[in-house]
Amino acid sequence: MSLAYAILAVLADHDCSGYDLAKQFDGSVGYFWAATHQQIYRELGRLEELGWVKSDRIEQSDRPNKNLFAITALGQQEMVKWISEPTKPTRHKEDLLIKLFAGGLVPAEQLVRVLQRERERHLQQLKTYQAIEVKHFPSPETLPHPHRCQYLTLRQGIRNEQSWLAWCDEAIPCLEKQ
Amino acid sequence: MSLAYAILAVLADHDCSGYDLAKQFDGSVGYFWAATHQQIYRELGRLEELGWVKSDRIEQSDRPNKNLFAITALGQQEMVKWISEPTKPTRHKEDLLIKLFAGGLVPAEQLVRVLQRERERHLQQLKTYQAIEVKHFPSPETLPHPHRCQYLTLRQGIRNEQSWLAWCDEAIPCLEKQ
DNA sequence: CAGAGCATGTAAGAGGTTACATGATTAC
DNA sequence: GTAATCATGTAACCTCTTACATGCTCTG
Repeated sequence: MSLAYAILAVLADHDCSGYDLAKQFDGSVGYFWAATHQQIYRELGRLEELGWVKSDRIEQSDRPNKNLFAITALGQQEMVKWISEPTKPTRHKEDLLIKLFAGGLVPAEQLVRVLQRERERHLQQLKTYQAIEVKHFPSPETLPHPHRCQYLTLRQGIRNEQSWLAWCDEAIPCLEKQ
Repeated sequence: MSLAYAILAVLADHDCSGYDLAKQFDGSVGYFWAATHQQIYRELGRLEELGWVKSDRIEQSDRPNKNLFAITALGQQEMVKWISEPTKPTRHKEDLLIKLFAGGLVPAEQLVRVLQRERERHLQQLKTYQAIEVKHFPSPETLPHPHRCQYLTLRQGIRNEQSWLAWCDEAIPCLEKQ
């Protein structure tokens, strides 16, 4: 169900084709809700049936035609309703922690290598986020409400990556000095 | 596929019935890999077919009989192999961040209430983790390798909750002073 | 003229959720 | 005697992933 709201959240910001949405889910929203284009097209069909979004066929001469989707008044209403409903606790899924949990099966050095790879990934992701912060949110104090909200989602991403890095820097020495 | 490895990770630590596993997935491993008992029973069936686990029927007079599952040598081998394979990046799914992303649709005060509820949840989860830390890992320096690994998964959980709390404490005032 | 990007889709299969079902024992 | 715990399962349904498919335009 949440995918529907993730799509609405993007459309609340600006109209999109399915293709545009898929790209957004490959960055920005995709950082906290992943979806493939197949999921998106299916969900858009459902949302249109429900009347939460509507589409307009845009004829293009230079490119393939496209369906431009927009959120409807009903869709906005449903989004607002959902925001106030209790938020479902996230069910975390971290392959890395499964590996660590079973880490007793392999030598510490091997785990250290696994963690170093992970550390590198989080470092790159942090850099990506920080580049977005510098480029798109140079003065957060002056942001209007809607953009301030989006800025805060980015801040969460940044803090999350920093937290992973700090943990890696605790875990790697801990495994090394055995 | 990862569910299989999550089950193996638990069985690598100690033999379990399906029921025991389901309870573990309701705490400990469940903190980073959620699964219901139905998923677990189905997966155990598959794993037994593959020969990665084996089961023994335990007849009990006071309670229902149970199947006690144990990891096989092949299962251990597969687990070790998987640990060294590249770790799939986690696809995050955070309902809360969808809500914030679309936060422009509702007044800031309403979002603040949503965040305060979330903050409370993370605070409770942190307390749960810290209680486990105090009770089960009073002196982490002296832990043998396998338990040290499990301890580090707990440390990740703690840091993650702390990071969410710190973010809430940034986001709430940011929304309030508009 | 090859490859990347635009734009949309089908189909099959794996993974996950929810509801229903059974039946015994133990604790209050 | 009512609820919780132990213990295992079926069935239906929804969601997600992966692979395959088409065809056009623009860029180098």
